[in-house]
Amino acid sequence: MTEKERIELAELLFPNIKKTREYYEEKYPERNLPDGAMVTRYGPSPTGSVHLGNLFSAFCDMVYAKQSNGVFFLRIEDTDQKRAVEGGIENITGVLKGFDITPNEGYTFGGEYGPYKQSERTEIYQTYIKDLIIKGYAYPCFMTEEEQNNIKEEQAINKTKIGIYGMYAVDRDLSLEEIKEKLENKEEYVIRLKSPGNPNKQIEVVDCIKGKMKFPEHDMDTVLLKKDGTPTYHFAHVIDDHLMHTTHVIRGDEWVSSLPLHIELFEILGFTPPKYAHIAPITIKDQETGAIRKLSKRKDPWAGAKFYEESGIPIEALHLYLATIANTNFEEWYLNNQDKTINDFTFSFDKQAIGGTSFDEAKLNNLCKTYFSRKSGEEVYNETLIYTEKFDKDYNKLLKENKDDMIQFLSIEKDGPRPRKDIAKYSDVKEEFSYAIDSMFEKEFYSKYEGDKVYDVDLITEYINNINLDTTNEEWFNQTKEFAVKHGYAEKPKDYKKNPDSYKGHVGDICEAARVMITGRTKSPDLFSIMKILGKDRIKERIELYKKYSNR
RNA sequence: GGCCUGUUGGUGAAGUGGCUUAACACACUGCCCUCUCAAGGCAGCAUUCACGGAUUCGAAUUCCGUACAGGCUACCA
Repeated sequence: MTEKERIELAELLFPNIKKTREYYEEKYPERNLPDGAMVTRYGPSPTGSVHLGNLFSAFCDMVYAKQSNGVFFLRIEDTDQKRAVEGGIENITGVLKGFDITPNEGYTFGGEYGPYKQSERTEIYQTYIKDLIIKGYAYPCFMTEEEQNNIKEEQAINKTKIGIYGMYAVDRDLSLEEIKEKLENKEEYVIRLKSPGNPNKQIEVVDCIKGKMKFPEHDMDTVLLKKDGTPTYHFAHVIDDHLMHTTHVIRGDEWVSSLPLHIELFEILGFTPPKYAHIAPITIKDQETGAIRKLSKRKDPWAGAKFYEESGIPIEALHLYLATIANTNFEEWYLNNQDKTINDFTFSFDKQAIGGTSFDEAKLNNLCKTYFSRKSGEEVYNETLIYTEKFDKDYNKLLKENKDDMIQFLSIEKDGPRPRKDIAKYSDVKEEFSYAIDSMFEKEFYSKYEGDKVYDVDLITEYINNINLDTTNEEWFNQTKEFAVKHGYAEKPKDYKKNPDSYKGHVGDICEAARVMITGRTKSPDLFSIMKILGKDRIKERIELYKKYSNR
């Protein structure tokens, strides 16, 4: 076909496209950003659900853009109407917001480079396709599904590469007359790339994470525009990321095999390609089969985004976990920098895992504990209030009624270099601090205490009457030891162990008895702190309660 | 079938030819500290980097094969 014929063809195919590529190039000029600023994007398709992998990639996008004073935008990739789910887009924006992953541009976030929804960009894609047809890099293909399947079957038998390329791309060299005829017969068509690639040549691509990769040049006549005039992912990606001036395409590594195509498209269109960073998928070892697989929402509760909110895992702790799988040196850094937050850490692609990252629930749990240990009692109180507001209204009410007490209890052993690490989620607070609220304690006391040991109520009553709570922890313990000795108990557990016949027990036994009566359990944070907060009157009430229980 | 990518302990991993008798963290086990728990301290946990060959004075690190895993091979993203 001559150029003149190609122009005629382009007009025939896209009579309504009046704008030119120059128009768009001018409309979306270079971004005015400081040196080194990264422009990243998250491009979900609105299939409704968001899972950890999506969240992870969006997290990376955000973090790299943020630390370089760049732009992180949200683009809805809804070129496939079949996959669209009602409310899917709202769900995505909702989840992002819930997880504190906020784009600073894009769909529902505004910006100069929109529209940020691919279904609203059809005219743009078609403008560039029209141009490609004129240049001879694209052509209409009228092959039916059946014809294509036949070719694939034949290729499978001959054990050659499967697809539409070279000699198999029969509509490549259709004459203008032939095309006109098919159009008049109302034959349906797609627009395919007329790939100039030579598969015997190698191309080398440098990925920010994976490093150098070699591929044969792309030579498939890949579909660019579908029958309905909408673009395929590949074409939309190239056009959008060029016009929106994305500098770094951060995406899942299921895309690496289409890299040669994307590079080829950028070249043909005369665009400079962005840098690519392909991130490893989050995997898990299947409990039943032992096989390594991708996270599955059906089998793994933690794959779905909702799980974290419902079970009370703090968003910030999840960010911490995402950061540790994003950059392998983050974990150690965070541990050694008690006073720093994620925002103080500089992420880099070469510290990003290359192979699949296995989801580690135990590590997440530990990270959550560390997170809570660094929060003050008041902060934990306030955050738990927000959580229970939504997921445990009854407890929320109790928390509000017992605010001052709760904050004091939550603050026990928080000072110093080794703060307690006993809660991992907001939902743990209720259980861990069951002894904190009197009205709840009564109920909990009976159901939770399962020991069969019966403690001496009179002894502990006397003990409580005798000690002074208005003192220091050290002084309190001295008093306790004195009391123990007076009643025939050893001052130190070791003494008792050496001569068990000489004593009734040791100081720890006194504490244990008091602890059970006061908290309803054999394990608790520092007993003295708890006693001090409760005060003698409430302690005595609890001893009465214990009496009732043990005589039952 | 073809084309890519990956494979270091129970887990996440550090490691870019000699400083590695393979870091660190999580998990687990034991001991210590201790009024219980949590935390913390110490110690243990891969004689070896999927396997086989090659290059080299020297390889977890380079090259070639094999196995396994994952991805792509759609008018899905």
